[in-house]
Amino acid sequence: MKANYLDDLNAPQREAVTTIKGPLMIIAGAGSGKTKVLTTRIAHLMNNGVDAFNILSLTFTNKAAKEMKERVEKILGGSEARNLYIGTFHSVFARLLRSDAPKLGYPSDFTIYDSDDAKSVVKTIVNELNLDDKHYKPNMVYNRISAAKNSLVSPEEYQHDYAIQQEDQRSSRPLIGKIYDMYAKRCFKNGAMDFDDLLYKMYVLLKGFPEVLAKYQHKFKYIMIDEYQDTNPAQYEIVKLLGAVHENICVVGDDAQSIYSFRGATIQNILQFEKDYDDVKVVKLEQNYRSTKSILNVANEVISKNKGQIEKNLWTDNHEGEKIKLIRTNTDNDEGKVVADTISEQKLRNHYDNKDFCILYRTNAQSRSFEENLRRSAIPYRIYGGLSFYQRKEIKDFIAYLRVIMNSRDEEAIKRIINYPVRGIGKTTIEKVSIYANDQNMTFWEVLERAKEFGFKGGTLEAIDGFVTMIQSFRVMLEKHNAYEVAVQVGKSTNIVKELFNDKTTEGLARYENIQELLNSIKEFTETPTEDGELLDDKTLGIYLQQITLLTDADNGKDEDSNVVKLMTIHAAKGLEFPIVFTVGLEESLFPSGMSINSREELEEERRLFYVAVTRAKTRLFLTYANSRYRFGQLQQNEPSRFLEEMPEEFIDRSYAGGGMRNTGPIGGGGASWGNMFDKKKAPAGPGAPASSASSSARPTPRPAAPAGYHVPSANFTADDPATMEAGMDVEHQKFGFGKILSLEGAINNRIATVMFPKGGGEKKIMLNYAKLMIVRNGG
DNA sequence: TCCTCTAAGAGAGGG
DNA sequence: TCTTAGAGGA
Repeated sequence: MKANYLDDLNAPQREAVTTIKGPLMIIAGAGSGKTKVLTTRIAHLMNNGVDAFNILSLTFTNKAAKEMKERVEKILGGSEARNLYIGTFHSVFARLLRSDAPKLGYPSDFTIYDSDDAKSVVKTIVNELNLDDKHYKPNMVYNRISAAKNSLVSPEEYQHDYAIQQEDQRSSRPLIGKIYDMYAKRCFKNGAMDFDDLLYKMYVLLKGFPEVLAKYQHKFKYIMIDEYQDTNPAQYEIVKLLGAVHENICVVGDDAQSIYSFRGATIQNILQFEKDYDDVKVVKLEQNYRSTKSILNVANEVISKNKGQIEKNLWTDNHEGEKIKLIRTNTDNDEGKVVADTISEQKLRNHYDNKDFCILYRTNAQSRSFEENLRRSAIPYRIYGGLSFYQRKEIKDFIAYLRVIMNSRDEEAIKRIINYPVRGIGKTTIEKVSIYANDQNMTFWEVLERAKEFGFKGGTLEAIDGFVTMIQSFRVMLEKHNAYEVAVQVGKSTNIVKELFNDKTTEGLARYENIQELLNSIKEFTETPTEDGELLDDKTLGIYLQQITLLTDADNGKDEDSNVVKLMTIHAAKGLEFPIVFTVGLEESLFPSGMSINSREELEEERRLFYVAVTRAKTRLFLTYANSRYRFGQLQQNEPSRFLEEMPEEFIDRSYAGGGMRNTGPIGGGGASWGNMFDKKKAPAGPGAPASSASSSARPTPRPAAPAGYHVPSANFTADDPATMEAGMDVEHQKFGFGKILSLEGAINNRIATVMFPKGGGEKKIMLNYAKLMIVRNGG
């Protein structure tokens, strides 16, 4: 081991690393060297005589786990690191549950249902209960069930909890508890656990079997939790149970980066940690090594608007850097163009590579205009997120075969493939089998096996028997052959591979390639020696299935270093950093999302999301927004995001954000490119435009055919000084048309007017610094 | 049972 | 705009 590993650390980092005993909370600000601290701490533990077998380190993503493993290995330089338990909550618990699942009545080779499987089960049940799935939306019901499990609420408790029942009554969905109950029983019958079960059943196991709890308490003497601000109550309780004896619990997190409450995380876990244990030591990592002062100041200022935070002061020694550039464009397409042009410009002028750029947006749907414009500019890019490899239909279908081979109880998987490829077993037949299975309390598969007894005949019976025989033959084959050989046989016997091969359409070709890739991955799996040790010593099909279910595209990381511009949601960007970041679509109702502005909690989470976006940037940050954009096929007008107002003026360059200007060229090239920045055909701007060199240029292009509700500004439109506005005045707005000022608020240099636009969508709040108003008549 | 056409609906997403 | 579910015809 490197002897001087502590020398690379600053004082608080060193303190965090060398505090070994007792509860420890590390508040790690953005870019403060969190991973370094975590990995060094593990190395330090081992250097101080702690056995690797006694260390448990839990993360949220496989990627984080992998990175941690690699870095620990680098420091330790030996094979000892292999003995550590480093993994995601889900993968570690899945592993532990494999050996103890029979205690809970599950087979040890239980199937893991991903959320698609789970939703499909919910949907089946909703239909069985003859409920309207427009009202009991499977997605919504599943989220409710998921939330219950994440809060350790059993089906019985759910149905008897007054508050929960009240809530369901109020939304007139009183039967969710019933669905939850049936769902839990169905999964159990299918020998399946969903993602939430991996936590929930782990808790049930530890709570119900003291000897199991004692075993793991003894084993995991040192526990470390990454991203603690994202833990949910189930994770919290499990950690508490496991650590109760030794209390060597180290949690790391940043409350300012808690952005996952929508999937059950409670920021309270980190805010309350100090109260959970006696003598909690708190170490704050406050020096940021990532960003310029300008970027950090903007981030700090915005996040300070949130209440109830853990006090911290994130600072940096880095130079001040450039101001953050705020860019306003007319349309979403212009936004894409400006970003693409700015990337070209920055590459040329400041010698950046493609991989130095990242475009961050709130919703995946926003990616389109950037894709198009990047493609047009011949800038290579890659979009992260969206459908993962294992979620593609052809892959899920193929995997369903493997799942059925492994676990005949897996009804979801059987239904997926029973008629794929088409073999004449249709909807009616499947429904019948379902009904028989429920009536006779048999599994779906058992009914299929005894199809003749249940009165199926003719072609249907033949088809079912053929299917059953085929699956059984795979099962027999698995006894003598490895997972890869069986998978190849599946591809042959079912004709799937041949069929896709003969499909010469683009999609067909892609599907064929995907199946080949899947087969390759299975081959690779069977041929590479395991590194997980212990329980994962064998390379069975079951283990392969578990691995891929708990794996996502993001973990693949194969293109990690490829030289392309990266596009992703802000959520997906957490933990990453880029020299140049574009945070786009900064408009009200988009960011903050219109779905999250109804409570302070929701809005604060959006603000934290904005904070995460800003703190991804190392040297340059561009913030963009558009006057109008197509959403759901309709042209939508949005006000600039409220977050833009919360930023400190002195670090912002607003010269590209003037009233109604049409930015379509590169931004921030150092001034030389002003000439081509604007569409020269445009009419001169009114006196209300800002006094930058840009002000002599344009205002929005009047649309040729104004869509209904779209206002074409009067020919003499000139914005009036916000300071002269008063309530009661009749005014004109460039887009919303004529209206009346109802009230005014805010400081004189940053006034917000509430205006009623009869033809422009009713009452609107207008920030007068951005959207200009012309006084039509002085009201009374 | 299979196939095609229409209509409704749409957030972020790890494991 | 794009995707997916369900209706209705072959």
